[in-house]
Amino acid sequence: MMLTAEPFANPTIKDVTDAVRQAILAHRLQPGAKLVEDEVGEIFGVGRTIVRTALQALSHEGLITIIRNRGAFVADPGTREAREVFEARALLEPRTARSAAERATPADLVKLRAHIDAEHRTLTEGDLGQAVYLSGLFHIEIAKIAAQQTIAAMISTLVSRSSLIVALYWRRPQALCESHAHHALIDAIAAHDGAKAEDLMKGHLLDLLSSLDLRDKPKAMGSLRQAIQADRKAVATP
Amino acid sequence: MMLTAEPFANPTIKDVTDAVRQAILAHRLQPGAKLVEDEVGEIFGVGRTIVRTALQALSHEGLITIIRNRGAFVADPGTREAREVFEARALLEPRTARSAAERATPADLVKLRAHIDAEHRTLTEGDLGQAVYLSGLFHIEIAKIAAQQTIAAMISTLVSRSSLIVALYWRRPQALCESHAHHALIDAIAAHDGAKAEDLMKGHLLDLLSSLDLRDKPKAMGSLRQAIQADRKAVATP
DNA sequence: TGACCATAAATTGTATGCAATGTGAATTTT
DNA sequence: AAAATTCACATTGCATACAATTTATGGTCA
Repeated sequence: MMLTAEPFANPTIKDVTDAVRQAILAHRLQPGAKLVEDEVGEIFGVGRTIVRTALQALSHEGLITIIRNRGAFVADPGTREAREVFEARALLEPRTARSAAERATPADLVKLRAHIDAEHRTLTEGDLGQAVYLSGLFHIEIAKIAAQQTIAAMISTLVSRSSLIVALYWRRPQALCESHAHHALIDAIAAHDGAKAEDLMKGHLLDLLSSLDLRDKPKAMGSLRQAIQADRKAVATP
Repeated sequence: MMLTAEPFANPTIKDVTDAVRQAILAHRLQPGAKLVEDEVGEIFGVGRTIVRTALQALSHEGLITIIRNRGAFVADPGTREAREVFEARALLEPRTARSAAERATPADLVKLRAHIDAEHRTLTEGDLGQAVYLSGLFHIEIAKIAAQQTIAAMISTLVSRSSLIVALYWRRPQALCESHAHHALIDAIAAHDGAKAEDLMKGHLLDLLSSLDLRDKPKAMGSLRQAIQADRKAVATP
């Protein structure tokens, strides 16, 4: 299953939650993958109680789907949900970017630039999953700068879910589209140009959405994928 | 503690979650009140496991604050959080009202009018807590009509939190301000006038916000209230 | 009296056992 | 052989026991 390489001394619920979330966001766990409580617990050296709590938390973030008596699965959003997530982001993020531009301190800008550098680095290293993850963090960082914890929290879960959506519906061909947009955003924020930041963010989200292939119905694939995985597992562990 | 009068046959997690949420939204549980796991469990006739899960769910909705090793308390939002919640609603709800106006079916309108009737009824009966609760449901209903589950879910938690905020910061004098706004909204929706619905909702939220007394710092009252309650309990149950 | 400390009671954190449910394989029936 | 049935195994749901922590109590000393 491979969630993380290094073990924890005395893992808290937060440790487990963060590690599993990380694994999902970096696409090391595919949508639809099953998370067996005992397995996860053994990885971290904790009982099922802690695992259970962590999985519940992730289900509230929309990253995991828990089905009664069946277990927890990495969420597998359909095209409908994908569109909804980006609609919600379109309502929240542009204005938040404006606020961020109006309030950003020099320290904030340093942090943003550091983010974009890391993003660029992993991208050239070819670690696409990690790049997507960092790209998401960039948006979350902007929300934090806006000093609206409530909105930031909502954006945070939306960005996380977007990561799953990208994993499922990303259209390969155009590789590097992010960097430009993020750079431009930083410039607008640095210039405290709220209106421009708002516009850029709006456009950026539209670009992102249009870079997805949301034609209807890779829908049944959810259960199909499970079937395939179950087969692979049966073969892999004799 | 009095959460609900009628017992359940075999209470599920959802039953417990809903009952406690209801009690909070109807102001039968004050902000800051402690929810002891055993007590709640005994009320419903379930073990602590189910209660614990329910409380965690409510904490993810922002209705309950869980402090490690201390327990679960009804959330006690400060003025800062109050403002944030209404900022978030201002971003989400107006456009959602527009969508609702554009898509509303006759059946939707019937449901909305039924809501407003119930609201009006309980208000004349003097049950203020219930009226506040129904008033919140009205907003959630609109979000559902807009057919955006993701946004509707976010609005739902924001409305719930608003109920707590109203309980804490509501400025008495002006009793009936809601009805007008809700009626006007229904009319705009019935006329499929999206722009008007959006405007009305925007104004309605501003009205709501300005009807609160958010002057800084009834903040320390949280722990004080606890102290008082602890005293009352010690006296009440010898 | 009031602050301080020790001890007891209450409450939460976690693991685990047992029952209930679902899953897959083997077996029978058509 | 395909479909249906049965049965064994794996996994989750829940209550509960025990440990860790906090809270309340009572007493001591200034």
